[in-house]
Amino acid sequence: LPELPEAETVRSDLARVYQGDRLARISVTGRRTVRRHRPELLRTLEGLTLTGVGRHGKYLLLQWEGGPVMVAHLRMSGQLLSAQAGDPVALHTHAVLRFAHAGELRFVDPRTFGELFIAAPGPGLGSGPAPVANAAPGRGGGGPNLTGLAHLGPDALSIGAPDLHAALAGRRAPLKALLVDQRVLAGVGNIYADEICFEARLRPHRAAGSLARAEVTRLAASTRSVLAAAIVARGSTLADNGYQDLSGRPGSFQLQHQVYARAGLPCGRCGRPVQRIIFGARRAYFCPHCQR
DNA sequence: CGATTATCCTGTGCGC
DNA sequence: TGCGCACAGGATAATC
Repeated sequence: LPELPEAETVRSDLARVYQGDRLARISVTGRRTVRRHRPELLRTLEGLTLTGVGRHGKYLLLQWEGGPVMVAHLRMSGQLLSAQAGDPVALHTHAVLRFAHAGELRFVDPRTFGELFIAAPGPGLGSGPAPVANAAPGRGGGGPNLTGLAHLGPDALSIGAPDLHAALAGRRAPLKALLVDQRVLAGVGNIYADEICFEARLRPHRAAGSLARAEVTRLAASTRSVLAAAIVARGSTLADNGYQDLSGRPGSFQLQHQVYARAGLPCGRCGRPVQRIIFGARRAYFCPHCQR
């Protein structure tokens, strides 16, 4: 579920509630949730204070006193929920972080695609600055200098036209396929790729390398503005309530969706029906009249 | 490189 | 009501 706007909403909630507090105890019960290393490794964070919460693309970066970073990715069905000790434990709760003062942070994930892991500084110069909330633009397109995240492209929220042009130039793949490729651009998934293409008035199946300069500039601007608007609305919560914020509340950006899951409904710009096409293994929604 | 398919899982909603 | 099936916001690997 969570794409960049949902991850960013959870990021700011986490910082507000837990930053500055000390981790008293962490327990991991899910077998698959911590799968990149021994689950016990997470216990080395016990006693440390949460100094900041960053994000790159859809990845959340919990930064602890002394440098360690715990990475969380919610994948399809993960949720990070605040709770008080003693509150009923939801089905599919795989990890619980108990803080000294702010209560518990619980990782709940029915499909178990999500994961938690501790990241070390990646190959390269190491010991660089701690990751910040949003990657700086124009930094050569890389992800954070952390193991497991180095393959990520630049964060979509601050993508600039030059970086986007570099990423799309010469590529014959469909535009949408590259927008959702985290190595190209980090943070965009199925919902926002369609909304961004609509806003930029570009067809999702256009060959990425065929975009004119002006179109790439428009696409970069649309990427930033759609994601920013979705963050203001605290993300998109679809019919199954799969996404909720830290407090269990839904987002509202789904009310502003222009094309996603709106096959046959009138395009808000021209009134003609939105079309759905099959696109690889997934669907894409677009307006054949407004998008070229 | 690009396209296609499969895989990891559970829950929901639909048609019959 | 109940059952079986398709499908779901993601990421990754394998194959052609």
